[in-house]
Amino acid sequence: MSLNELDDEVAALLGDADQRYTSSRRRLISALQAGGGPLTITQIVATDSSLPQSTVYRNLTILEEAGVVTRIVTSDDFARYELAEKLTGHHHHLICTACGDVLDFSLDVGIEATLDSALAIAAAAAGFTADSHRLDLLGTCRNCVEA
Amino acid sequence: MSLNELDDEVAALLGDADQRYTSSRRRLISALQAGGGPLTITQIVATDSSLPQSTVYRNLTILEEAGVVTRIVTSDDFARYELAEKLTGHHHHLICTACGDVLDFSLDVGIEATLDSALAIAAAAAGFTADSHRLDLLGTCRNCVEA
DNA sequence: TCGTAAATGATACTGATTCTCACTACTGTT
DNA sequence: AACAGTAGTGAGAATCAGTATCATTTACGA
Ligand SMILES: [Mn+2]
Ligand SMILES: [Mn+2]
Ligand SMILES: [Zn+2]
Ligand SMILES: [Zn+2]
Repeated sequence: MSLNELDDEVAALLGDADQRYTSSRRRLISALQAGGGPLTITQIVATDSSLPQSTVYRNLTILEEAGVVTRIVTSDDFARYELAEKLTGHHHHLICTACGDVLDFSLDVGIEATLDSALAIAAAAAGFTADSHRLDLLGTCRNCVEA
Repeated sequence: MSLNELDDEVAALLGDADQRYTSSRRRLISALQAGGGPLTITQIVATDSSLPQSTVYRNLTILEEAGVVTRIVTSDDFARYELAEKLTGHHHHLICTACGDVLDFSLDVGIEATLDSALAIAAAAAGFTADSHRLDLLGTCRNCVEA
């Protein structure tokens, strides 16, 4: 998705949620796009210091409700945000248990299909209505292995 | 794993970590065993009100370091704990986004094997050293669908 | 039994996140 | 262009799950 297409899609999603696409929100989207992976609030503010922390928190919540971003919870104390899969495509995360960093990766569509049908069976057996799956790999990133 | 075997295994793991298997810790293990799925601190204290909150927090941290329990992070504000996979076997979680409850489920070993090899390839491509994977299904539990 | 170290639990503290509210910016109307 | 009404902003206060403290109690080994 190009920058302009992304912008249009975000504008449409915010419109559907009766929210404006303000300049703070544009800067947030821009920071997330540039980050290339889930970012903490601290990382976002470091990327664009014109964004006050309270505005970042508030707008990320609004963007999440509008389906524009996704909140990622790992095991450290900081939430992370990334552009929603609707905008970037379905993918998964490599979570470094040493430094907390999160990297994206994707699986072959065949594997995803196999997985989805196995999950559908498991969900049905438990009377659970599944919306999505979340698959993370926990371990140590390249930087932390070298260090 | 029977209750006695569980007890022996927990004792061994705590011993390896130079920790005692005290009565508070026995009560915690018992509550987690009875819970049958990941429990919040509130749920644990509700199950066994003789356990003070500070003791629960401290001992869950110690039990986690000893490899006896696992801390589960979902999307709500409460951490959950369950017996480690070493004791219960590898499995996954159905996470209800309405009420926050977490249920266990397992996948066919064939699917797990397929998944593991796909994940190994993805990890290698990113220079990531993987320890384990975490696969959750997000959706609505039976109770919340009916309600 | 005694000395030492570990565990306990009531309480105070920390810090990421959320809330508040006076102020500013936007949008549509006359 | 001025105005009214509404949405967004941002500095600071409040919240609260989780952690640290420390005086007291308990357990282990000599
Ligand atoms: Mn997937
Ligand atoms: Mn489980
Ligand atoms: Zn790392
Ligand atoms: Zn539920």
